[in-house]
Amino acid sequence: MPKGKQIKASEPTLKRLPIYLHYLQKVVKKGVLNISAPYVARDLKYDPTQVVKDLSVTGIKGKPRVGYNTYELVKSIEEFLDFNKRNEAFLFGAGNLGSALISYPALESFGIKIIAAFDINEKKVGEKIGDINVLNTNMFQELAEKLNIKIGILTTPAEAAQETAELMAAGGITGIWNLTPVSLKLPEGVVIQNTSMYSNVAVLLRKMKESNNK
Amino acid sequence: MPKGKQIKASEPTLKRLPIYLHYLQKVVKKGVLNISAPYVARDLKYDPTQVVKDLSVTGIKGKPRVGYNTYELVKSIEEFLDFNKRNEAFLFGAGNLGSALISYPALESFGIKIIAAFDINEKKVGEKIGDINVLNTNMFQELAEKLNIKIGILTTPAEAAQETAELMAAGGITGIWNLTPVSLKLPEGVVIQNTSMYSNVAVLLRKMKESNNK
DNA sequence: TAGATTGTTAATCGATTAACAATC
DNA sequence: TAGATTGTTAATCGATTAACAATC
Repeated sequence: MPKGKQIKASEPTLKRLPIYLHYLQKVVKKGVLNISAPYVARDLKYDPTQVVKDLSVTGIKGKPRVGYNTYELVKSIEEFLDFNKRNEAFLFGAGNLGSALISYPALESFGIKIIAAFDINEKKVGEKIGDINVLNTNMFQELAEKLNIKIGILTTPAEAAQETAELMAAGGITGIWNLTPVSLKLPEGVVIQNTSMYSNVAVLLRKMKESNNK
Repeated sequence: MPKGKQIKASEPTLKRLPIYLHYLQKVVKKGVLNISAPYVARDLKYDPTQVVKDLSVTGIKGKPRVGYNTYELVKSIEEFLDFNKRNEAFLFGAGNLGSALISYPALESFGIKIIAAFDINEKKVGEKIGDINVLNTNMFQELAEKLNIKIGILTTPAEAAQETAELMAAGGITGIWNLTPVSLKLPEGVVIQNTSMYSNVAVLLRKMKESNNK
């Protein structure tokens, strides 16, 4: 497998790209054919230069005075992020947050296709959320071997997180999107992406305090 | 109101503090009395110096060779972040994600107390989620005047986000935790904290790709 | 006392922002 | 052509990491 021109994008850039993408998908729907970096910057409250730099990592070429072709730009970001691929995933913990992720149609446009959900709660097992079946967690091992899924989404209660993560790793999951506030301990080779929603609460409260002090 | 010694914490630090907090709350529960920065760093996979620096912004004092008193440390972080206050909030959009936030007990330990939820879906209005009532969105204005709530949590579908945000601002909400992928346009003075969960998908996929290329 | 850890100051690293030439 | 915008290189800014003295 050739490495090709794997352009490096910084993590901040990587996190902004899906935001551009969502914004631009709406722009495309409106029928806008071209868009310039300064225009995007105004709407998204970013620095214009930053927009140019961020977009350039995807390989898109713009035209001075005109900007970028919106459709090409969307394609370019999607390809760069692998969002055009069907990245199949298992979800663990079919509670409210898990259900929200399953039900949210946008997740698919962000490259993730949930194949099945697992839960240990007998009341939930057998249910259908959208068109995703909730299976008993003890069936994971068997399905893992058959389906060769690499991505796992962890939305269990905090208490079950570590244990579930170990199960996931044992079943061949190599990338975990961890939406619990638990710091997981796993063997090397498993990529863990922690998403602490509550970190944002801290920032919000602080910003509000600061804007009051002025 | 005196500004006092409002110590500045960088946004990265601010985002890490709730992670320390959750971790340390568990440590306290285990009955551990003291903990050192290097120990925390090992568990959370941070740099030891960074832990020392992060914790110091809260005003905590540690002892060389001993570390910090775990209980004091938890208190110190909570106070610094205002998580010990009851920061009351309204939630807009009682779908799966909204329900998840309402039901998740940890939100309260992160300083946010949801008082009521609003939705326009007649099926949801009148429901109770936990002990939170789901009210019709058109009742917000009236309650806003009575209760003087400043924080709004936005979990509506993307299509309704802008419109709802405007309503919130008009009703006196000055801080919005925006969990939709929409870039909100509001008058100055309203603090907006965007939480794009999907940004993390981009980072996860990229990290997995990189670890495969090795 | 010896030595690990705190706490602070300095060095490094990386991301953002500014400057500017190229170009449509 | 004129001028706005791209794309790239340089400067700045800020966060992380390293170094080290103080101390329990």
